[in-house]
Amino acid sequence: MAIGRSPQSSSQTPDQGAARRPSRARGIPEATVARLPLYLRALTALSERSVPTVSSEELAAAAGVNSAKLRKDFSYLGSYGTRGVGYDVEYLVYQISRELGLTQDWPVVIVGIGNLGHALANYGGFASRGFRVAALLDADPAVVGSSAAGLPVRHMDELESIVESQHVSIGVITTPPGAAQQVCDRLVEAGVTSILNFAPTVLTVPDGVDVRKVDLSIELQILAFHEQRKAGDEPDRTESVLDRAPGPVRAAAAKLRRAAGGNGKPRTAAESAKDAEPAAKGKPGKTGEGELSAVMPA
Amino acid sequence: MAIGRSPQSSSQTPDQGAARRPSRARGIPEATVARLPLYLRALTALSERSVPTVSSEELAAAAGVNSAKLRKDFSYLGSYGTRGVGYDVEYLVYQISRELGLTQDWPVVIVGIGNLGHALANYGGFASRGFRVAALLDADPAVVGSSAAGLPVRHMDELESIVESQHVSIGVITTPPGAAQQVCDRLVEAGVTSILNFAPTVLTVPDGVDVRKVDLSIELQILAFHEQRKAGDEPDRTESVLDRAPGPVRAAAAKLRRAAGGNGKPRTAAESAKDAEPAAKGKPGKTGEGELSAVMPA
DNA sequence: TAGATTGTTAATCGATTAACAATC
DNA sequence: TAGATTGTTAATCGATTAACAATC
Repeated sequence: MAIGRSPQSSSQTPDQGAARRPSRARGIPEATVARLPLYLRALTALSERSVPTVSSEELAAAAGVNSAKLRKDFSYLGSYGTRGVGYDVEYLVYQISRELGLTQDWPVVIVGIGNLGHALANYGGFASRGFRVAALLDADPAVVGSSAAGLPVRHMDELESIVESQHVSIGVITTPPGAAQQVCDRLVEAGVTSILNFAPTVLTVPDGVDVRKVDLSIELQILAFHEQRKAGDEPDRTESVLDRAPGPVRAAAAKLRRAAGGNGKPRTAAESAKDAEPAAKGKPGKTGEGELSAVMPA
Repeated sequence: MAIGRSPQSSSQTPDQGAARRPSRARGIPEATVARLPLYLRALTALSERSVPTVSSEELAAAAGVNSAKLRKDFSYLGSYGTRGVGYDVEYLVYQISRELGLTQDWPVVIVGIGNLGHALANYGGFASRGFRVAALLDADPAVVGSSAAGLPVRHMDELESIVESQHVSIGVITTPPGAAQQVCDRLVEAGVTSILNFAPTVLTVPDGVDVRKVDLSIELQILAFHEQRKAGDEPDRTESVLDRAPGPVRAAAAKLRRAAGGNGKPRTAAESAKDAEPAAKGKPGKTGEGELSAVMPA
């Protein structure tokens, strides 16, 4: 399983895609970068209410973070506040926008125009943040030619020419999981260097390409974990004595399980559900495996 | 801005919702919990290929993480491997499923059936992970009564009775941002204690309620930040000398800007784009502010 | 036994936060 | 000047990772 290309970072939570590189560009920590959009949103709201200045305490409350953290975050950008007064809202909006690169236009392609692709194409927050949908792409001839959000859905074959002619550097993948890596490869080959992946697939990309991932299933599972703890703790703790048995016993048990072809345990909900699906068990590249976008519009 | 309820955690990246509490239930770090679904997905794929055992090195590669990290993560669950051999795939699938609470059924309500709500309703990964869509809800009479993914869209008025009768503890919010807090309040009031929020809104919830957030706009902005650094570093660095000027000078400049009602800077792409939108500037609760789901099906 | 691989240690790194001097 | 609030320090906490003893 040797790899010459680095797999994308990890989950939603600790660090993501870009963390592959020195982790900070010009000394700004990843954790801070990830919060800048939050601050920007809160500041934009204040700006629209024509609020001239805001204190770190107020802004932190609006963004849902600790005020010391906010001040520390801002200190990486420079000294943009005024002691005793607070921060100038408009000025800070501009500084953060500039830091995030939002003062320029970012053409984006969306690949895979199912329900999710449609939802993203219609996403109002795109344009208002400097992002522009350069093209919608799909491999399905039944989808190509239709339109979404006023844009025509074009065929995957046009990907390379679109990326080149429109200088697209950001791609959004909303395909079924089986197609994600292949689409990713084509995007990267065409020159895209940042990818937002909605398919539940670990993408492998060359150095220099950033991948961020959005995964509904993972988010729900994390919620379920905590939810489980709330209701009376240790709910259906049907832990076998073997689970905590000394090594040799467990090893022997595992060997037996392997030989028997089963695990001697009640099946998980996931396993049970699987039978109800049309997915061919034991087939790689199967369906029904957590695809947020597997359902294409009819 | 005093608050009696805690605002949700922060961005996608550092920590999320549940991190409000002791951060670990039964000693499992949040970062580990967030990776368990990744491992589970990789293991499920191996299971379907009937692979009996897997080493930490192989599994880590498949999940896109460091193998030492994976072994450390698993050590929090117990000693489920066999030295010199690796991990029994089926056994580990079961153990992680159980740890995540996926051996039980989780009824979920989705509120806000726009494009995104539709996409989620059709999400195949729901059922295969123990999650079940208990109901689709919307406030718009034009949407209520239609169906999505074979389920009828019901009116918000039914929320409370559905949550109670079906013991729903997880709610997904895919409404426009202006409705999110209100919907959240109703969900919590009805008894929901875990919320997955797709609206670009900071939700305030009582203690004991977990909120996780998925925000396309934030993800794109983080990508843009890194993208900006790739292309020749310091691209349109139109930094005014005032930006780094000593305190008194900046303070005076800020005061002037406030008095003049402008910031004396080129406008951000966000600001420019705003004019093209129908949003009423200066109005709180405005539209066009990053709503992933503001577009309801016609 | 010899090779393989886990589980754990310990060092390192990065992020968070309270506290407060600087200064508006 | 007095009150307010930033920007920074330093302590603490949590996460990552290489290395390796334990043990299959």
